[in-house]
Amino acid sequence: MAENLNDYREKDLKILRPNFFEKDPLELAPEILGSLFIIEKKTYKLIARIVEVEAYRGHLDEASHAYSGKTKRNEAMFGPPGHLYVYFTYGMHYCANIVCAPEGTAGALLIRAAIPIEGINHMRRRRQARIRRLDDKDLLRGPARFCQGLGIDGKMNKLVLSKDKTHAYLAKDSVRLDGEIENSPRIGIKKAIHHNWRFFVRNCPYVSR
DNA sequence: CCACGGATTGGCT
DNA sequence: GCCAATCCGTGGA
Repeated sequence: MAENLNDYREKDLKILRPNFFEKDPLELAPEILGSLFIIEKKTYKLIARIVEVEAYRGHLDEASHAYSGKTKRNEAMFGPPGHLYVYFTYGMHYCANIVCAPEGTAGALLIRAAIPIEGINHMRRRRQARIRRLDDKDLLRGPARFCQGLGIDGKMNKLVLSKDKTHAYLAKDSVRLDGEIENSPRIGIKKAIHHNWRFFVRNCPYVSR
């Protein structure tokens, strides 16, 4: 695993603008790994380094929510790139996707795990309200845990990722993961399990299992 | 209208 | 390893 994944240097930050996400999720996935998900609250900042994502596509992907076409629930996936698609599942959990591919084409990356970087105590408070013991490595390990730790819920569906407009955005620092990215089948699905569309940082203990 | 099960998680055996 | 929790979108009658 690359060094320095648990830290970042603010002066190296390069903000990702919405048009950066206008590409196929399979192409975007390895580029997003290692980048920082940042939410600026009024009095503090939450930063998490993404280490695991899954690509979901449109009508060619049986496991995608968009497989059968646009519905009220999944329409964010068909919207402009650089927005969030947040959905509610199992009666209690939210999961967050980064919408990609050109507008009108369904494509998204499910964020499955991240390393807490800044605002860890705020993340811990949100998560620990429900769980007894909690290791740092479990704070954001899993798609619903990621949302819980960062306070992402259905109100953030279709939110545009923009430092100026919404204070929620992605950024890259100097971390590079060349040669440290693996892929595998996606987790928790029953269809299209032959695609290796889960991407994660090799040997990273913050990745889900 | 109703039944089914889900891109999950945490606790218990 | 197993299963309950707990809504709601989706699909079939």
